[in-house]
Amino acid sequence: MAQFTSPPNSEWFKAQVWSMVRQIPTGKVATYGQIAGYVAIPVGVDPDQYRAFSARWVGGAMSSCPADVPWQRVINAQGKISLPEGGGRSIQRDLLEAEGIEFDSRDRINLDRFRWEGPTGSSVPE
DNA sequence: TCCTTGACTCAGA
DNA sequence: CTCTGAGCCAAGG
Repeated sequence: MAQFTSPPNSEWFKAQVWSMVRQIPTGKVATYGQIAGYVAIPVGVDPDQYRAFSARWVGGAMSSCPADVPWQRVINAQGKISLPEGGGRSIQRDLLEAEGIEFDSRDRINLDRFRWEGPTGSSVPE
């Protein structure tokens, strides 16, 4: 498996991610890659490399996010929870369902209905 | 100081 | 739908 990559300035990057995640409204979700696409690319990082690893950087940032960050609203590109069984997977699902988000029979969220469209003033993805 | 360990995504079979 | 490989670095014990 491909190992891992970390942003040059993880502290700053994490701050960007947390700031972005805090803007996700209740009842909406965003994917790691989506969040990564909204935050600024760190200086010195090639766009191609950023595309390949930014999603993991977001994941890494979420692994140690402040209590005021709605981490449960960040899921993977498949519309599913990335956490392992013992890592809070059921907790995340419970929190999301409490916000009105629905899971299908395959534990997947319909991103077509619940995806956050992005920060205020951003163009809507299609 | 060495070694382990990470909330991802996309494309192809 | 499920599974595999590629992408390739830093912090903590």
